Amino acid sequence: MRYKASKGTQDLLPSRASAWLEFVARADETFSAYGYEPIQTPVFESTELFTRSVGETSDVASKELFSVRSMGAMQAMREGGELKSDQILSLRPEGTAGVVRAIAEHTLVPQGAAPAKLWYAGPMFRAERPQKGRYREFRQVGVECLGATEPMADAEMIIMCMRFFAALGIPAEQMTLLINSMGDEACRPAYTQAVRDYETEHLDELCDECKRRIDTNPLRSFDCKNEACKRVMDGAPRFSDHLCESCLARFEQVKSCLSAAGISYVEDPRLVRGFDYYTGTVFEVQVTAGLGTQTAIGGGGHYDKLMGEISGKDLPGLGFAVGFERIALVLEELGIELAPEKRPFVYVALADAALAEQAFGIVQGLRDGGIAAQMDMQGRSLKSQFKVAGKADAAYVLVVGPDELASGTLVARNMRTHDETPVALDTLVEDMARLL
RNA sequence: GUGGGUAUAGCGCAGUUGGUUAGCGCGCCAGAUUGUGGCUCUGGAGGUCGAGGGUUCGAAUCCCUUUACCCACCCCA
Repeated sequence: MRYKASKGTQDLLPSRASAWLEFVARADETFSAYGYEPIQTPVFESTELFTRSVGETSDVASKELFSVRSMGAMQAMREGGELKSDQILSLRPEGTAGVVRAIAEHTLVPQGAAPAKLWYAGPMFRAERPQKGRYREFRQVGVECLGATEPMADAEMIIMCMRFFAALGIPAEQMTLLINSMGDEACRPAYTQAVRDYETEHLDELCDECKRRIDTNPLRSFDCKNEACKRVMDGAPRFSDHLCESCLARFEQVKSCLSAAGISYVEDPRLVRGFDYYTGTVFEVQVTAGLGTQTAIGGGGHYDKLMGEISGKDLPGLGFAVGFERIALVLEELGIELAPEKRPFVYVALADAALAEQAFGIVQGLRDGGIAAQMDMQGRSLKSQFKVAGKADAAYVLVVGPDELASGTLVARNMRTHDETPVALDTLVEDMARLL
């Protein structure tokens, strides 16, 4: 094979591609009930937009971005020129930055206006080593709500996320909803320092990775899978004990809203998200089945400072994203199919290859009448045409032969029941529409 | 970036004291049924044994190199 899909990318073959369409359709159905509208932002944007929003020290920004250069820019660079910042582009590693940028650019939340509620779907790119449930190109649907400050909005977002999983057919008992509060500007710095101090005390018990990021991002150690680190971090200061009054009150209200809605959750003080922009409520939904060592199928949270970072004007936001490939793995493991309803179609079979042109006309007529139709053009035997029709799951086969054309009446064979119904050529479209 | 595993027909796999025409299941094509599918039976097509080099009279099998994929670390959806 000369050419193959690049590392960590995959072709969505018909059944998977159909599942993706259905995934998006159910997202639309679920989110529109909450007042969300679709948005599509570019797949590549200024690299700086991503690094600033996700955090320059985060893994995603520091080593997992796919950079994009036009050939012209490459040429100019080879000749010793410097790239302008608008020529330094990257494929998006996540969806939030682009949506927030678009909201700012188009002033979708004018002063005093109601929140912007948007959802998106599409591919994201991260230059990681692929493994089960982790790909270099992967697809997400996500939502962003900008301009909402009330804790109730956090709760609503989490509830909507869980509704989406339900709409996909994932049983509630297969999922665990983890929630936590990351604090805000008022309480996070002090807490981060407290954790850093604690880790410094236990420095020799931590893995190299945790030691390395003790200055840049001590909270990440809560997510470390190393057993020794887990033991150490079990004894680390809890954010719940360090939250400022407003964060604490906010978090309490989110929890009581969730309880009132009958959503069960686990409060996990060790839950930290990978992107730096989160403040306040964060959440993640995990499953046990089908994902290898990956467990998260969706996650998100509240972010107070991202809009300010991007546009210079603060506007609190919240959002989450759900990974399509991981959902597909989970559904496969659970034996649940995600597929759009199949459109029934008519297969026109030729008893005699010489009648191909007449059959061609009949097929076109059916399609013009709104009926899906197919025919063989390879000169297969009638028997073989039936085989193909059966395999493709045709609802009806219409046999076109000399006798039928002479009498003006075709026979429509129902491929499920084997019933055969005579249908007049004159009223073919109406009759077939009735049968289907 | 680091480790481990795998690579034989379209797909899933078997194939060691190295032995000559490389097998099985599914799928595909044809026929039995000369104008009717899904079952059955019969026949058929399809392979640079990932690639390159080496050892040998002889290599899918042994050795070296290399590539790709998978899984895990890291990180995240």
